[in-house]
Amino acid sequence: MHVLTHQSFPRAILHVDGDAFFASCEVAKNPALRGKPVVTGKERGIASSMSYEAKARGVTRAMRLSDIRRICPDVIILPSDYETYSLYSQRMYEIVRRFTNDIEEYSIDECFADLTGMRRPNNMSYEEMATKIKHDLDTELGMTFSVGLSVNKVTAKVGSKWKKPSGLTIIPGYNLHLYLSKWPIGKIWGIGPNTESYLVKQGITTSLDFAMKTTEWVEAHLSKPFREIHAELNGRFVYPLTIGEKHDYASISKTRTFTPPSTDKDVIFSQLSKNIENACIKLRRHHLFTKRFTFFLKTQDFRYHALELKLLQEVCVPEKIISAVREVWNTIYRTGILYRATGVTLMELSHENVSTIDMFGHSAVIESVEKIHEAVDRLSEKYGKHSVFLGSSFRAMTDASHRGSRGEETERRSHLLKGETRRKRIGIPFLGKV
DNA sequence: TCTGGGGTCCTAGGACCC
DNA sequence: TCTGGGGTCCTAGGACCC
Repeated sequence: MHVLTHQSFPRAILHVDGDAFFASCEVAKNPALRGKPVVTGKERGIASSMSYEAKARGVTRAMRLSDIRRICPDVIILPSDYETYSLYSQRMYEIVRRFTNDIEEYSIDECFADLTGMRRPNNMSYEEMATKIKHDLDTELGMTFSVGLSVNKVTAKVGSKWKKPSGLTIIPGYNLHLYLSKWPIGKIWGIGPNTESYLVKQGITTSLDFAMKTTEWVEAHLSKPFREIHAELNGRFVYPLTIGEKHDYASISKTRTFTPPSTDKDVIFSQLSKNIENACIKLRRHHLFTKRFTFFLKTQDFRYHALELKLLQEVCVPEKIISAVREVWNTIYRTGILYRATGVTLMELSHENVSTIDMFGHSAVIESVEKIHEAVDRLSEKYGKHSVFLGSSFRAMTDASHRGSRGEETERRSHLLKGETRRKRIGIPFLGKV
């Protein structure tokens, strides 16, 4: 007996991808930049996005800014401006939403849309819709987009990547094999370097090679995500769209690399403390609580030493987390080892503080600590981010040689400290046990 | 790709229970 | 006391994405 778990007629799934999105937003914001090599990521010291003019000059992702200036002296390097990028992102979603409400806001520069069933309401063919969406995006936002239209998310992504920049590729189910035969398996969404090299060893080099394998073979050799990709490459609709705004997090993490790497226990601890503080700020911004977390120290040779801990109670402030880390610190930290980064991930996030009041009044203590942090969040809004921080993060906030790398922000800050908009720096003494 | 930061999902294997 | 079988929960870690 067959059970229909999804519509059996072909879907019309659209994938929209902004070309060199961050750099393009900068150009849209400042038309004087048009036609010039533009790179974003100044604050990180490496390129995070580059215009096609910059790409043509040999600039690649994650390239160091010093190298970029050498190969492209007239480059314009800008700091990331996520507020602006988010605004353009919202406008992108809104334009696509004119044609259907079934939109997945996949990332800041990408979205999926399910156009199935929208031909009559829009009085257009799917091809006309895709063409009109691309046209409206390009003209209204002042940058180009690459668009793919096919029968599911995986193949729609092949379409949007097929011709970049400013491509529009329609891959109907009956033509799928023509595209897949020319598409290396490693370029398929969800096939990473590991799986790619495994498949190539099995003699599978094109996406069509993989699609042609039997379900039995895939079941026997690969895990669930790859079985799903295999089904989509055969034209089936497996991955549903996640409709609506992305609000709820499964986890929140903060990681920071510091330069130079250090063996100093206090330096490393305060780096971690700062990450925990920042993660909790984000937690509170989303009105969330955490009950479990992992933290790690990353060594200079890129090894991770991690530990997962459970809290007795949901919290939205860093003190309990930091004191829990302090208790187990010696099982993780080794003297004499060079560390380059620390990080924390908060998990088991919930919207309310569901824990019951315990007999020892700990909840009352936590509530008063939360009140302090509420006030701190307000101060931060008023005087700027990170103007107030925990005593345990002090080294990380003040020790210039260990601040999150790159001299440029340090420079900017020192100007601020001298100038009129002087920021108040208030250390809160560590509230847990020392 | 000599390596930045923020996420999600899946699996294997151990602990524990009946 | 040993043995067999089966289920669930948890955790570490892998793999992948933008």
